[in-house]
Amino acid sequence: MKELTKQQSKVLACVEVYLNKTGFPPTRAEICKELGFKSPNAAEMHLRALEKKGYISIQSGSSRGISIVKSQQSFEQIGDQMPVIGLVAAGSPTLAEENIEKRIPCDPNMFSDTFDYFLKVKGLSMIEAGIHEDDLVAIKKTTDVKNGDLVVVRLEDEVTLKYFKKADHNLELIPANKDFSTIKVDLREQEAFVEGKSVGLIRTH
Amino acid sequence: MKELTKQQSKVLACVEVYLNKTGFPPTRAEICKELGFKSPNAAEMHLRALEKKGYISIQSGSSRGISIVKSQQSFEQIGDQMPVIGLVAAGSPTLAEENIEKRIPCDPNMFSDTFDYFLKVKGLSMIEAGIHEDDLVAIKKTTDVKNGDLVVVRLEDEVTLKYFKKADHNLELIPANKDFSTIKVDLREQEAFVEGKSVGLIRTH
DNA sequence: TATTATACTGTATATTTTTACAGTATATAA
DNA sequence: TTATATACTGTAAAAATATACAGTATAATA
Repeated sequence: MKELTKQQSKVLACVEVYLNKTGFPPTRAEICKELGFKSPNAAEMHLRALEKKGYISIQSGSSRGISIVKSQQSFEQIGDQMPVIGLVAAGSPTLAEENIEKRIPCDPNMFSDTFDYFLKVKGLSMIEAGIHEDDLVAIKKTTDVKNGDLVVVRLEDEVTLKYFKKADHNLELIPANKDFSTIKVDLREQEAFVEGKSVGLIRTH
Repeated sequence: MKELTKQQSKVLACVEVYLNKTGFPPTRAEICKELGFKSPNAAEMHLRALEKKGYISIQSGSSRGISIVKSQQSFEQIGDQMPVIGLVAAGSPTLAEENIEKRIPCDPNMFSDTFDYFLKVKGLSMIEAGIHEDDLVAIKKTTDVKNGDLVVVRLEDEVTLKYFKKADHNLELIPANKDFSTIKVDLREQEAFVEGKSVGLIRTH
Protein backbone atom coordinates (compact mmCIF):
# COMPACT_ATOMS: atom_id res chain seq x y z
CA MET A 1 0.00 0.00 0.00
CA LYS A 2 1.47 3.27 -1.09
CA GLU A 3 2.25 6.02 1.38
CA LEU A 4 -0.09 8.94 1.71
CA THR A 5 1.00 12.56 1.67
CA LYS A 6 0.08 14.75 4.60
CA GLN A 7 -2.82 16.35 2.82
CA GLN A 8 -4.11 13.02 1.55
CA SER A 9 -4.16 11.69 5.10
CA LYS A 10 -6.14 14.72 6.15
CA VAL A 11 -8.69 14.16 3.40
CA LEU A 12 -9.05 10.48 4.27
CA ALA A 13 -9.51 11.29 7.94
CA CYS A 14 -12.06 13.92 7.01
CA VAL A 15 -14.08 11.36 5.06
CA GLU A 16 -13.92 8.84 7.92
CA VAL A 17 -14.88 11.33 10.59
CA TYR A 18 -17.74 12.68 8.48
CA LEU A 19 -19.00 9.16 7.78
CA ASN A 20 -18.91 8.22 11.46
CA LYS A 21 -20.67 11.42 12.43
CA THR A 22 -23.46 11.47 9.87
CA GLY A 23 -23.79 7.92 8.55
CA PHE A 24 -22.96 9.01 5.00
CA PRO A 25 -19.80 10.21 3.23
CA PRO A 26 -19.20 13.88 2.47
CA THR A 27 -19.54 15.60 -0.89
CA ARG A 28 -16.60 17.37 -2.49
CA ALA A 29 -18.04 20.66 -1.26
CA GLU A 30 -18.28 19.36 2.29
CA ILE A 31 -14.67 18.21 2.23
CA CYS A 32 -13.72 21.73 1.07
CA LYS A 33 -15.67 23.25 3.91
CA GLU A 34 -14.02 21.02 6.48
CA LEU A 35 -10.48 21.46 5.22
CA GLY A 36 -10.61 25.05 4.05
CA PHE A 37 -10.37 24.41 0.30
CA LYS A 38 -11.96 26.97 -1.96
CA SER A 39 -12.39 24.68 -4.95
CA PRO A 40 -14.19 21.35 -5.24
CA ASN A 41 -11.48 20.20 -7.58
CA ALA A 42 -9.01 20.20 -4.73
CA ALA A 43 -11.12 17.61 -2.98
CA GLU A 44 -11.61 15.70 -6.23
CA MET A 45 -7.88 15.54 -6.88
CA HIS A 46 -7.10 14.19 -3.42
CA LEU A 47 -9.94 11.68 -3.59
CA ARG A 48 -8.61 10.41 -6.91
CA ALA A 49 -5.20 10.01 -5.39
CA LEU A 50 -6.64 8.08 -2.45
CA GLU A 51 -8.54 5.88 -4.88
CA LYS A 52 -5.41 5.25 -6.87
CA LYS A 53 -3.55 4.25 -3.72
CA GLY A 54 -6.30 1.84 -2.72
CA TYR A 55 -7.61 3.60 0.39
CA ILE A 56 -11.05 4.36 -1.02
CA SER A 57 -13.21 3.44 -3.92
CA ILE A 58 -15.40 5.88 -5.79
CA GLN A 59 -18.68 4.99 -7.44
CA SER A 60 -18.33 7.22 -10.46
CA GLY A 61 -21.12 9.71 -11.07
CA SER A 62 -22.88 8.93 -7.78
CA SER A 63 -23.25 11.56 -5.16
CA ARG A 64 -21.34 10.71 -1.97
CA GLY A 65 -20.21 7.52 -3.69
CA ILE A 66 -17.09 7.14 -1.58
CA SER A 67 -16.36 3.85 0.17
CA ILE A 68 -13.55 3.38 2.64
CA VAL A 69 -11.49 0.42 1.49
CA LYS A 70 -8.65 0.78 3.93
CA SER A 71 -8.94 2.83 7.02
CA GLN A 72 -5.72 4.35 8.19
CA GLN A 73 -6.47 4.08 11.87
CA SER A 74 -7.76 0.62 12.62
CA PHE A 75 -9.30 -2.26 10.80
CA GLU A 76 -12.78 -0.99 11.28
CA GLN A 77 -14.46 -1.42 7.96
CA ILE A 78 -17.95 -1.15 6.65
CA GLY A 79 -19.58 -4.44 7.53
CA ASP A 80 -17.80 -7.32 9.18
CA GLN A 81 -14.54 -8.33 7.58
CA MET A 82 -13.19 -11.29 9.48
CA PRO A 83 -9.43 -11.68 9.42
CA VAL A 84 -7.95 -14.90 8.09
CA ILE A 85 -4.87 -15.96 9.99
CA GLY A 86 -2.35 -17.88 7.90
CA LEU A 87 1.09 -18.61 9.22
CA VAL A 88 1.67 -17.12 12.65
CA ALA A 89 5.07 -15.53 12.92
CA ALA A 90 7.08 -16.63 15.92
CA GLY A 91 6.70 -14.32 18.86
CA SER A 92 3.85 -12.35 17.34
CA PRO A 93 0.29 -12.17 18.61
CA THR A 94 -2.04 -14.31 16.53
CA LEU A 95 -4.03 -11.30 15.31
CA ALA A 96 -0.99 -9.21 14.47
CA GLU A 97 -1.34 -7.50 11.12
CA GLU A 98 1.49 -9.51 9.68
CA ASN A 99 -0.35 -12.76 10.26
CA ILE A 100 -3.54 -11.63 8.53
CA GLU A 101 -3.38 -12.81 4.97
CA LYS A 102 -6.79 -11.57 3.93
CA ARG A 103 -10.23 -10.66 5.21
CA ILE A 104 -13.56 -12.18 4.39
CA PRO A 105 -16.85 -10.36 4.56
CA CYS A 106 -19.04 -12.34 6.89
CA ASP A 107 -21.26 -12.14 9.88
CA PRO A 108 -19.67 -13.18 13.20
CA ASN A 109 -23.03 -14.62 14.22
CA MET A 110 -23.34 -17.15 11.44
CA PHE A 111 -22.42 -20.12 13.64
CA SER A 112 -23.91 -21.25 16.93
CA ASP A 113 -21.50 -18.97 18.75
CA THR A 114 -19.89 -15.72 17.70
CA PHE A 115 -16.27 -15.82 16.54
CA ASP A 116 -13.32 -13.50 16.14
CA TYR A 117 -11.19 -14.75 13.29
CA PHE A 118 -10.54 -17.57 10.85
CA LEU A 119 -7.54 -19.82 11.19
CA LYS A 120 -6.35 -21.35 7.95
CA VAL A 121 -5.70 -25.07 8.27
CA LYS A 122 -2.25 -26.26 7.42
CA GLY A 123 -1.57 -29.93 6.99
CA LEU A 124 -3.71 -33.03 7.34
CA SER A 125 -3.75 -33.59 11.06
CA MET A 126 -7.49 -33.05 11.38
CA ILE A 127 -8.71 -34.59 8.19
CA GLU A 128 -10.66 -37.39 9.79
CA ALA A 129 -12.80 -34.72 11.40
CA GLY A 130 -13.59 -33.42 7.95
CA ILE A 131 -11.18 -30.52 8.30
CA HIS A 132 -9.10 -30.25 5.17
CA GLU A 133 -6.02 -28.26 4.34
CA ASP A 134 -6.85 -24.63 3.53
CA ASP A 135 -10.21 -24.82 5.29
CA LEU A 136 -10.90 -21.72 7.36
CA VAL A 137 -11.83 -22.57 10.91
CA ALA A 138 -13.84 -19.97 12.77
CA ILE A 139 -12.25 -19.30 16.14
CA LYS A 140 -13.76 -17.68 19.15
CA LYS A 141 -11.14 -16.20 21.44
CA THR A 142 -11.63 -17.84 24.79
CA THR A 143 -9.82 -19.87 27.41
CA ASP A 144 -13.04 -21.38 28.62
CA VAL A 145 -12.80 -24.73 26.92
CA LYS A 146 -13.69 -28.25 27.84
CA ASN A 147 -12.53 -31.70 26.90
CA GLY A 148 -13.46 -32.59 23.36
CA ASP A 149 -13.44 -29.01 22.11
CA LEU A 150 -11.45 -28.19 19.03
CA VAL A 151 -9.03 -25.58 20.25
CA VAL A 152 -6.25 -23.28 19.18
CA VAL A 153 -3.24 -23.69 21.41
CA ARG A 154 0.08 -21.89 21.35
CA LEU A 155 2.84 -24.32 22.24
CA GLU A 156 6.49 -23.34 22.09
CA ASP A 157 5.40 -20.32 20.12
CA GLU A 158 3.66 -22.38 17.50
CA VAL A 159 -0.03 -22.24 16.96
CA THR A 160 -1.85 -25.51 16.50
CA LEU A 161 -5.43 -26.68 16.12
CA LYS A 162 -6.34 -29.91 17.89
CA TYR A 163 -8.90 -31.59 20.10
CA PHE A 164 -8.45 -30.64 23.73
CA LYS A 165 -8.13 -33.01 26.63
CA LYS A 166 -6.88 -32.07 30.05
CA ALA A 167 -6.62 -33.96 33.31
CA ASP A 168 -4.80 -32.32 36.21
CA HIS A 169 -1.51 -31.08 34.77
CA ASN A 170 -1.60 -33.31 31.73
CA LEU A 171 -2.69 -31.72 28.51
CA GLU A 172 -3.31 -33.77 25.40
CA LEU A 173 -3.72 -32.21 21.99
CA ILE A 174 -5.35 -34.87 19.88
CA PRO A 175 -5.29 -34.92 16.09
CA ALA A 176 -7.96 -36.50 13.90
CA ASN A 177 -5.68 -38.50 11.69
CA LYS A 178 -4.38 -41.92 12.58
CA ASP A 179 -1.04 -41.04 11.00
CA PHE A 180 -0.43 -38.31 13.57
CA SER A 181 0.43 -38.60 17.24
CA THR A 182 -1.24 -36.98 20.15
CA ILE A 183 0.83 -34.15 21.60
CA LYS A 184 1.27 -34.61 25.32
CA VAL A 185 2.22 -31.69 27.53
CA ASP A 186 3.11 -31.76 31.20
CA LEU A 187 2.04 -28.32 32.29
CA ARG A 188 4.45 -28.46 35.23
CA GLU A 189 7.32 -28.41 32.82
CA GLN A 190 6.03 -26.66 29.75
CA GLU A 191 3.74 -23.79 28.95
CA ALA A 192 0.76 -23.99 26.66
CA PHE A 193 -1.78 -21.27 26.00
CA VAL A 194 -5.30 -21.86 24.89
CA GLU A 195 -6.17 -19.00 22.56
CA GLY A 196 -9.57 -20.02 21.38
CA LYS A 197 -11.95 -22.68 20.25
CA SER A 198 -13.57 -23.58 16.99
CA VAL A 199 -17.21 -22.73 16.37
CA GLY A 200 -17.35 -23.70 12.70
CA LEU A 201 -15.57 -23.71 9.43
CA ILE A 202 -15.91 -22.56 5.87
CA ARG A 203 -14.39 -23.82 2.66
CA THR A 204 -14.39 -22.27 -0.78
CA HIS A 205 -15.05 -24.50 -3.76
CA MET B 1 -40.91 3.55 19.39
CA LYS B 2 -43.80 3.06 17.06
CA GLU B 3 -44.36 -0.16 15.19
CA LEU B 4 -43.35 -0.36 11.57
CA THR B 5 -45.53 -1.71 8.81
CA LYS B 6 -44.23 -4.58 6.76
CA GLN B 7 -43.20 -2.37 3.88
CA GLN B 8 -41.54 0.14 6.17
CA SER B 9 -39.47 -2.65 7.67
CA LYS B 10 -38.43 -3.67 4.20
CA VAL B 11 -37.37 -0.15 3.33
CA LEU B 12 -35.38 0.20 6.53
CA ALA B 13 -33.69 -3.13 5.94
CA CYS B 14 -32.94 -2.09 2.39
CA VAL B 15 -31.20 1.07 3.60
CA GLU B 16 -29.19 -0.85 6.17
CA VAL B 17 -28.12 -3.57 3.79
CA TYR B 18 -27.18 -1.04 1.13
CA LEU B 19 -25.20 0.99 3.64
CA ASN B 20 -23.34 -2.10 4.85
CA LYS B 21 -22.55 -3.18 1.33
CA THR B 22 -21.46 0.09 -0.18
CA GLY B 23 -20.49 2.35 2.69
CA PHE B 24 -23.10 4.94 1.78
CA PRO B 25 -26.90 5.05 1.95
CA PRO B 26 -29.06 4.54 -1.14
CA THR B 27 -30.88 7.20 -3.12
CA ARG B 28 -34.65 7.05 -3.55
CA ALA B 29 -34.09 5.60 -7.02
CA GLU B 30 -31.84 2.88 -5.61
CA ILE B 31 -34.42 1.94 -3.00
CA CYS B 32 -36.96 1.68 -5.83
CA LYS B 33 -34.65 -0.58 -7.78
CA GLU B 34 -34.06 -2.88 -4.82
CA LEU B 35 -37.71 -3.15 -3.78
CA GLY B 36 -39.38 -3.05 -7.17
CA PHE B 37 -41.04 0.37 -6.85
CA LYS B 38 -41.61 2.31 -10.05
CA SER B 39 -41.76 5.75 -8.49
CA PRO B 40 -39.21 7.56 -6.35
CA ASN B 41 -42.06 8.97 -4.37
CA ALA B 42 -42.86 5.55 -2.98
CA ALA B 43 -39.43 5.46 -1.42
CA GLU B 44 -39.78 9.05 -0.24
CA MET B 45 -43.08 8.31 1.44
CA HIS B 46 -41.71 5.33 3.34
CA LEU B 47 -38.55 7.19 4.35
CA ARG B 48 -40.64 10.01 5.73
CA ALA B 49 -42.67 7.52 7.71
CA LEU B 50 -39.49 5.94 9.10
CA GLU B 51 -38.21 9.40 10.01
CA LYS B 52 -41.46 10.20 11.74
CA LYS B 53 -41.24 6.99 13.75
CA GLY B 54 -37.69 7.71 14.79
CA TYR B 55 -35.86 4.97 12.93
CA ILE B 56 -33.90 7.25 10.63
CA SER B 57 -33.08 10.89 10.23
CA ILE B 58 -32.97 12.70 6.92
CA GLN B 59 -30.68 15.61 6.12
CA SER B 60 -33.10 17.54 3.99
CA GLY B 61 -31.94 18.47 0.50
CA SER B 62 -28.78 16.34 0.74
CA SER B 63 -28.34 13.42 -1.55
CA ARG B 64 -28.16 10.12 0.36
CA GLY B 65 -28.69 12.12 3.52
CA ILE B 66 -30.18 9.20 5.45
CA SER B 67 -28.83 8.26 8.86
CA ILE B 68 -29.87 5.14 10.72
CA VAL B 69 -31.03 6.18 14.17
CA LYS B 70 -32.39 2.85 15.28
CA SER B 71 -31.39 -0.34 13.55
CA GLN B 72 -33.82 -3.17 13.55
CA GLN B 73 -31.71 -6.03 14.67
CA SER B 74 -33.98 -8.99 14.98
CA PHE B 75 -35.74 -8.15 11.78
CA GLU B 76 -35.05 -10.20 8.72
CA GLN B 77 -32.75 -8.29 6.45
CA ILE B 78 -32.55 -8.43 2.72
CA GLY B 79 -29.55 -10.35 1.54
CA ASP B 80 -28.11 -10.94 5.01
CA GLN B 81 -30.04 -14.00 6.14
CA MET B 82 -29.25 -16.87 3.83
CA PRO B 83 -31.89 -19.57 3.68
CA VAL B 84 -30.90 -23.12 4.56
CA ILE B 85 -32.67 -25.68 2.41
CA GLY B 86 -33.25 -29.00 4.14
CA LEU B 87 -35.53 -31.57 2.59
CA VAL B 88 -37.10 -30.40 -0.63
CA ALA B 89 -40.74 -31.31 -0.86
CA ALA B 90 -41.73 -33.09 -4.02
CA GLY B 91 -42.98 -30.74 -6.67
CA SER B 92 -42.01 -27.61 -4.82
CA PRO B 93 -39.44 -25.07 -5.89
CA THR B 94 -36.20 -25.47 -3.98
CA LEU B 95 -36.50 -22.07 -2.35
CA ALA B 96 -40.13 -22.49 -1.41
CA GLU B 97 -40.77 -21.32 2.12
CA GLU B 98 -41.66 -24.84 3.22
CA ASN B 99 -38.21 -26.10 2.35
CA ILE B 100 -36.39 -23.42 4.33
CA GLU B 101 -35.60 -24.84 7.71
CA LYS B 102 -33.72 -21.85 9.02
CA ARG B 103 -31.74 -18.80 8.00
CA ILE B 104 -28.18 -17.90 8.77
CA PRO B 105 -26.85 -14.37 9.00
CA CYS B 106 -24.00 -14.18 6.54
CA ASP B 107 -22.58 -12.23 3.68
CA PRO B 108 -23.27 -13.67 0.22
CA ASN B 109 -19.84 -12.45 -0.84
CA MET B 110 -17.84 -14.49 1.62
CA PHE B 111 -16.77 -17.06 -0.96
CA SER B 112 -15.04 -16.57 -4.28
CA ASP B 113 -18.41 -16.16 -5.93
CA THR B 114 -21.68 -14.88 -4.53
CA PHE B 115 -24.33 -17.43 -3.59
CA ASP B 116 -28.07 -17.64 -3.04
CA TYR B 117 -28.76 -20.28 -0.45
CA PHE B 118 -27.33 -23.13 1.58
CA LEU B 119 -28.21 -26.70 0.84
CA LYS B 120 -27.99 -29.02 3.82
CA VAL B 121 -26.13 -32.21 3.02
CA LYS B 122 -28.00 -35.43 3.57
CA GLY B 123 -26.13 -38.69 3.54
CA LEU B 124 -22.54 -39.63 2.91
CA SER B 125 -22.33 -39.58 -0.84
CA MET B 126 -19.81 -36.75 -0.95
CA ILE B 127 -17.76 -37.51 2.11
CA GLU B 128 -14.54 -38.19 0.24
CA ALA B 129 -14.68 -34.63 -0.94
CA GLY B 130 -14.75 -33.50 2.68
CA ILE B 131 -18.46 -32.82 2.57
CA HIS B 132 -20.09 -34.33 5.61
CA GLU B 133 -23.68 -34.90 6.56
CA ASP B 134 -25.34 -31.71 7.82
CA ASP B 135 -22.70 -29.50 6.20
CA LEU B 136 -24.26 -26.46 4.56
CA VAL B 137 -23.16 -26.08 0.98
CA ALA B 138 -23.38 -22.58 -0.45
CA ILE B 139 -25.17 -22.71 -3.78
CA LYS B 140 -25.18 -20.14 -6.51
CA LYS B 141 -28.24 -20.41 -8.70
CA THR B 142 -26.98 -20.96 -12.22
CA THR B 143 -27.22 -23.36 -15.12
CA ASP B 144 -23.84 -22.27 -16.37
CA VAL B 145 -21.81 -25.19 -15.13
CA LYS B 146 -18.94 -27.18 -16.45
CA ASN B 147 -17.60 -30.67 -15.99
CA GLY B 148 -16.14 -31.17 -12.56
CA ASP B 149 -18.37 -28.61 -10.87
CA LEU B 150 -20.25 -29.61 -7.79
CA VAL B 151 -23.83 -29.02 -8.78
CA VAL B 152 -27.38 -29.20 -7.55
CA VAL B 153 -29.54 -31.19 -9.93
CA ARG B 154 -33.23 -31.96 -9.79
CA LEU B 155 -33.84 -35.46 -11.05
CA GLU B 156 -37.26 -37.08 -10.91
CA ASP B 157 -38.27 -34.34 -8.57
CA GLU B 158 -35.48 -35.09 -6.15
CA VAL B 159 -32.71 -32.67 -5.44
CA THR B 160 -29.18 -34.04 -5.33
CA LEU B 161 -25.68 -32.66 -4.96
CA LYS B 162 -23.02 -34.34 -7.08
CA TYR B 163 -20.09 -33.72 -9.38
CA PHE B 164 -21.22 -32.84 -12.87
CA LYS B 165 -20.11 -34.51 -16.06
CA LYS B 166 -21.84 -34.21 -19.36
CA ALA B 167 -21.01 -35.41 -22.84
CA ASP B 168 -23.59 -34.97 -25.58
CA HIS B 169 -26.85 -36.30 -24.14
CA ASN B 170 -25.17 -38.31 -21.38
CA LEU B 171 -25.19 -36.81 -17.96
CA GLU B 172 -23.25 -38.32 -15.10
CA LEU B 173 -23.75 -37.29 -11.51
CA ILE B 174 -20.70 -38.50 -9.67
CA PRO B 175 -20.53 -39.02 -5.92
CA ALA B 176 -17.35 -38.76 -3.85
CA ASN B 177 -17.72 -42.01 -1.99
CA LYS B 178 -16.58 -45.33 -3.31
CA ASP B 179 -19.61 -46.98 -1.77
CA PHE B 180 -21.96 -45.01 -4.01
CA SER B 181 -22.62 -45.33 -7.72
CA THR B 182 -22.51 -42.70 -10.37
CA ILE B 183 -25.97 -41.71 -11.54
CA LYS B 184 -26.21 -41.90 -15.30
CA VAL B 185 -28.91 -40.04 -17.17
CA ASP B 186 -29.75 -40.25 -20.84
CA LEU B 187 -31.18 -36.82 -21.46
CA ARG B 188 -33.09 -38.11 -24.48
CA GLU B 189 -35.21 -40.22 -22.19
CA GLN B 190 -35.17 -38.40 -18.90
CA GLU B 191 -35.20 -34.85 -17.69
CA ALA B 192 -32.66 -33.36 -15.31
CA PHE B 193 -32.43 -29.76 -14.23
CA VAL B 194 -29.29 -28.06 -13.06
CA GLU B 195 -30.34 -25.62 -10.37
CA GLY B 196 -27.01 -24.33 -9.20
CA LYS B 197 -23.44 -24.96 -8.30
CA SER B 198 -21.47 -24.99 -5.10
CA VAL B 199 -19.20 -22.08 -4.23
CA GLY B 200 -18.28 -23.17 -0.71
CA LEU B 201 -19.50 -24.70 2.47
CA ILE B 202 -19.83 -24.02 6.14
CA ARG B 203 -20.04 -26.33 9.11
CA THR B 204 -20.91 -25.59 12.70
CA HIS B 205 -18.81 -27.20 15.43
C1' DT C 1 18.13 23.81 -15.14
C1' DA C 2 14.25 21.10 -16.62
C1' DT C 3 10.74 17.99 -15.52
C1' DT C 4 7.39 16.01 -12.67
C1' DA C 5 4.49 15.80 -8.69
C1' DT C 6 1.75 18.04 -5.43
C1' DA C 7 -1.59 21.36 -4.11
C1' DC C 8 -4.37 24.21 -5.01
C1' DT C 9 -8.15 28.25 -7.47
C1' DG C 10 -11.66 29.08 -10.75
C1' DT C 11 -15.30 27.90 -13.74
C1' DA C 12 -18.74 25.35 -16.10
C1' DT C 13 -21.56 21.54 -17.66
C1' DA C 14 -23.89 17.32 -17.30
C1' DT C 15 -25.97 14.29 -14.41
C1' DT C 16 -27.85 12.93 -10.20
C1' DT C 17 -30.99 13.48 -6.71
C1' DT C 18 -34.51 15.39 -3.74
C1' DT C 19 -38.92 16.44 -3.14
C1' DA C 20 -43.37 18.28 -4.28
C1' DC C 21 -47.77 17.76 -6.55
C1' DA C 22 -51.50 15.01 -8.51
C1' DG C 23 -53.53 10.86 -8.99
C1' DT C 24 -55.38 5.71 -8.08
C1' DA C 25 -56.29 1.60 -5.27
C1' DT C 26 -56.93 -0.96 -1.12
C1' DA C 27 -57.43 -1.65 3.77
C1' DT C 28 -58.80 -0.19 8.21
C1' DA C 29 -61.25 2.40 11.61
C1' DA C 30 -64.92 5.30 13.15
C1' DT D 1 -70.97 4.91 4.61
C1' DT D 2 -67.27 7.98 5.32
C1' DA D 3 -62.75 9.22 6.65
C1' DT D 4 -58.12 8.05 7.21
C1' DA D 5 -54.01 5.43 6.48
C1' DT D 6 -51.17 2.86 3.58
C1' DA D 7 -49.01 1.96 -0.73
C1' DC D 8 -48.14 2.97 -4.57
C1' DT D 9 -47.54 5.40 -10.11
C1' DG D 10 -46.34 9.33 -12.71
C1' DT D 11 -44.25 13.64 -13.59
C1' DA D 12 -41.48 17.65 -13.12
C1' DA D 13 -38.66 21.35 -11.35
C1' DA D 14 -35.13 22.89 -8.45
C1' DA D 15 -31.10 21.99 -6.19
C1' DA D 16 -27.23 19.16 -5.30
C1' DT D 17 -23.26 17.05 -6.90
C1' DA D 18 -19.57 15.01 -9.75
C1' DT D 19 -16.12 15.91 -12.64
C1' DA D 20 -13.64 17.95 -16.44
C1' DC D 21 -10.80 21.68 -18.18
C1' DA D 22 -7.61 25.53 -17.63
C1' DG D 23 -4.65 27.82 -14.91
C1' DT D 24 -0.92 29.14 -11.03
C1' DA D 25 2.50 28.15 -7.40
C1' DT D 26 5.72 25.41 -4.91
C1' DA D 27 8.52 21.40 -3.93
C1' DA D 28 11.03 17.43 -5.23
C1' DT D 29 13.68 14.84 -8.41
C1' DA D 30 16.67 13.86 -12.29
